[in-house]
Amino acid sequence: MKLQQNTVRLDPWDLRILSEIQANGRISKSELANRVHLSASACSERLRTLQSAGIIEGFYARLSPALTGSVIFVMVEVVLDRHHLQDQRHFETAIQDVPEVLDCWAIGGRVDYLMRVAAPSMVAYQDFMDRLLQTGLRIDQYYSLVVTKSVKANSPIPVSALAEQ
Amino acid sequence: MKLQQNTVRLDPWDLRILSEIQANGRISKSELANRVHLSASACSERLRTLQSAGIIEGFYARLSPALTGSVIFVMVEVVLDRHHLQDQRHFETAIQDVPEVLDCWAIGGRVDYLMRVAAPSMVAYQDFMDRLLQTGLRIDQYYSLVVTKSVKANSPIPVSALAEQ
DNA sequence: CCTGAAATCTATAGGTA
DNA sequence: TACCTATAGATTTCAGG
Repeated sequence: MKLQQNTVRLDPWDLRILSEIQANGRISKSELANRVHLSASACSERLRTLQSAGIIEGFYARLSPALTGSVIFVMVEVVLDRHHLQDQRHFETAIQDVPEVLDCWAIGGRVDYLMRVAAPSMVAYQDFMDRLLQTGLRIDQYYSLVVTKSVKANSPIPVSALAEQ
Repeated sequence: MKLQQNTVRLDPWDLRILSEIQANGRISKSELANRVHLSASACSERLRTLQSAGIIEGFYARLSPALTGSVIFVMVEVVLDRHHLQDQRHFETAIQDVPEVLDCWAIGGRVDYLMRVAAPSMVAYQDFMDRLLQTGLRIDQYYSLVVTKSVKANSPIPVSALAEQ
């Protein structure tokens, strides 16, 4: 892996590491080294570099969507009332500190943002949105799409898509 | 943690473990034990139980959405042409083996499914959808919402939502 | 990039409440 | 049953090539 003026060049070894660790985040470094055919130390070093370069943002456990059945997910489409840059920045910054918002994507077109929200119940969800509307985020409209089933969750990004053209 | 006829009761220790590991999937077990105030062996045992009970589905690395800039994400709303149970099952099963589809949620209302799709380019994306339409999945309509920015990604589910009522 | 040894972590066995 | 401590074995880190 080479770092050159903020641009990262990922070589085939890096891609193999990413691909592996993306699907199997807690294997030991020695096992990872075996799978990508590197020594433990070299592999460990690359892993550290990939992390500090921000290519690997972090590691997490995925919990069962069912869990104890006590969590519901709602996809929320959000339209802001103005599209000023500072309003977007404000919204995007504020949303970071709202734990109920698990994901948020900016989207061109019909709506401005799509968010995935977790709540203990429908009542709690509605409560949450009511509160969110009063926080000066300039939300004009929102549409709630209740998730009835998590069909597929956070599958790894295919390595082919990671490779440089 | 008690397992009783397929129902899992999570005690405060389990919740602390889940909360920690959800945000920090690769800390050592001894460090995890410190943080939740358990001995390494007890903590390790609980972790194993949480995994084999399916509460923890797995561990993953989260990669930077920017990466090398060579991946685009598209949210795709899908409407099936019939709502027969077997068509839904077919769609949901088939989608599991399509690597481009990273997430898929079933949604009540305007559309049937919402999927997050990764592709190396817009051309590749359109290609992918054209192929998907020809696979007999009975897709009637689809709407593409191109993600212009990943504002927040896979934030941990708040522990309060995990706790039993 | 590799090897090899010191430091750290994990799994297991045995003991207590 | 669920926790603890102790320890042997595995893993990780780091110095040197």
